[in-house]
Amino acid sequence: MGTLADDIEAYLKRLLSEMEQGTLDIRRTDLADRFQCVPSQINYVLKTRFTTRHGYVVESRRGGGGYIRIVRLTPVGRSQIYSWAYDKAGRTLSKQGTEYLLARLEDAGALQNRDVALIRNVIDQETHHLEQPLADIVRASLLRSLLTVVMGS
Amino acid sequence: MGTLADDIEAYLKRLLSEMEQGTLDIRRTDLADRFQCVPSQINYVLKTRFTTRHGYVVESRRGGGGYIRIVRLTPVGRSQIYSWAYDKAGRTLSKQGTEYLLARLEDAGALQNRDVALIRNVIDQETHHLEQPLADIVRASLLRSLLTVVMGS
DNA sequence: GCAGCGAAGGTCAGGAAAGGTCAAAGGGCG
DNA sequence: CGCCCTTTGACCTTTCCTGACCTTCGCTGC
Repeated sequence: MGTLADDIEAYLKRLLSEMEQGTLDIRRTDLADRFQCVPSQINYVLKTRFTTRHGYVVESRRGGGGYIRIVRLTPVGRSQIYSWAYDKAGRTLSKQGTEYLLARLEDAGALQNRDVALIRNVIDQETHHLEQPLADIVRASLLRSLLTVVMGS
Repeated sequence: MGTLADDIEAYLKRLLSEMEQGTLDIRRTDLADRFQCVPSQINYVLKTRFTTRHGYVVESRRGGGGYIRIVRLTPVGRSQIYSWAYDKAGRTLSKQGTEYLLARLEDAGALQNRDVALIRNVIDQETHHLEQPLADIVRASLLRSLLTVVMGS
């Protein structure tokens, strides 16, 4: 027995799977209409089940001719290791912590050696001039972002 | 799905791309006529889609023999767009500045639409909870890093 | 020369058509 | 009961499109 949110999620994922290019354009009102619910319910589903964390990107436009576009980043459920690393990064991350995560990701085959090197370089360049508390915060932010983009392309 | 404004925009860009020298002269009335709309709709399109921020300059003249001229600013070449954007990002970058850079990168064919969406999302997610001065710094850092990784993969 | 007319284009405010936000109410489950 | 996830509705912001009214320019007749 699923909730309404589950049904909408499943419906969207089915539509998405039928789309080549993994991109779906849809109108919020139509969707709400089909499921006989208030439009904001759609936003709830998007916010809880279609985040970058889950491997999706959502864009939208308001006004006349407005729409909601859902883009799937990875065809099959993205690797567990990604979610794990994403969570592990947290809000603040030391240099050693970063090395540890990158090593695990490479071990798991989620990242190639060159990607690891690239990421390490970039993070270093962006943080080496920062003081302690801020550096760790920026590092976490960077790692989360870089992982999302690298694994999503 | 496009709105009328989208259609007019596309039409103008197509005409523009056919012009050598990237300059297009056209009459407002003719355009309005072709798209069956009021003339001021044309001004709306020009004001929302052909600003200098979008890489265009618009001049016009009123009165008899009046016209509207759209000039496409010479785009940054694809080979240099990356370092151009990297420099432009600088150490601090506003939300608008980010949009501008992403639009230029997409125009130049350096980034696909989905990459732009992804990057925009990630940057948003990582900065929306930050205060003004810090948000701009982190944004610049993130954009530089993401560009490096995306173009380096 | 210049006043006046007609033919451009410009501005602005308002209404309509989307989608977004947020907080409160509802509902299961330990 | 208390907590977390879901659902709803009231209210907000953005975008598009139109129409009324304004400004600028060339031309023509005096």
